[in-house]
Amino acid sequence: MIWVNPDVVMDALRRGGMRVTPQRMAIAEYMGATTSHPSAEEVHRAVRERHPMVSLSTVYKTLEMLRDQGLLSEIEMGSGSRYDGRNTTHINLVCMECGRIDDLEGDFVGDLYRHVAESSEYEVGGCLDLRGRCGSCRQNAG
Amino acid sequence: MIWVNPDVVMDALRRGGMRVTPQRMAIAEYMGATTSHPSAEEVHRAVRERHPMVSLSTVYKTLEMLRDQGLLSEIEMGSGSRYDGRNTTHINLVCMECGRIDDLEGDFVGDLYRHVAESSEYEVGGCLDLRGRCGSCRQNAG
DNA sequence: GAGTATTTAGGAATGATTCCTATTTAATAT
DNA sequence: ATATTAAATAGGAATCATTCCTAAATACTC
Repeated sequence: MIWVNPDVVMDALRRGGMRVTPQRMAIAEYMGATTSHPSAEEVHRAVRERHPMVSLSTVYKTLEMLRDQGLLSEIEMGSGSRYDGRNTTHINLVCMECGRIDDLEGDFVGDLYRHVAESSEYEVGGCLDLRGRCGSCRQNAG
Repeated sequence: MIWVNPDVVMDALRRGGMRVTPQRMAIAEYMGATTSHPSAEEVHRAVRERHPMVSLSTVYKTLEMLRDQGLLSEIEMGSGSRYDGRNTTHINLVCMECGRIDDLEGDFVGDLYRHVAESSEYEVGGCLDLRGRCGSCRQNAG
């Protein structure tokens, strides 16, 4: 599995004429290290443990910038966006009940992308979200 | 293509011990007639033309209720939710640039659902969203 | 090391959605 | 039909994630 890589982020910043700041690198490092799908607030909390000076608005802007660079993807949920540092083609299974998100890889994702490219004018860019109910919510509620 | 059907909505309401109100039926009828993916605000505007008494909060609550009954689905976007009256398995192609949403049907959607059922513990319930860039945005921006 | 354009921190503003509650009304029984 | 009553509605206030604003800080260039 491939995740956001701080070196790649640094390259992308330099190539785009943007500045490499400690805040940006701290956020990129965190997103490269976590396997969860944190909200901006959660990224802020985590990054602050080591870099207490980072503000929430910087977190938002940095995550937006990384998304625009194609280095991570944003999963939009009613309760707020979640961010995904994973870089491979995969499905985000989103539990409508508890908000949990699981990744699912497989050849069929690539197949689906190919079908979309053939049968529509869309260029696939963002992530693929499928809403449902996770295993534990199914057990708890029947 | 099958869309939200007012008769089905009426049945679902009665079966669930809920009341059949003009507001609910007006909203259900509109969602059954439109092929677009309107926001709550747009539903409100449209429904008001014929039923001026309907409030925005009622629109929100009714759409939520219809979604919980599985009669329509909610597409969550950063700029607010959009509602989809379509009732078949399909992909929502969401343009990240202009917000346009197109439906795409095909056997591969069913294949994907089957793969998810086999390789995860999730029960597929909501809709399948794929973000990308639509044809006209591709042309305009290169 | 100085100059400069970019970035940041912090808080205010925004806007979609939810919450609140007095009033209205759909369904039921009389 | 009418009375009864629990559910639903209208309208506006409250909430909360996100964006916007601006003075101060700072990464890069020379």
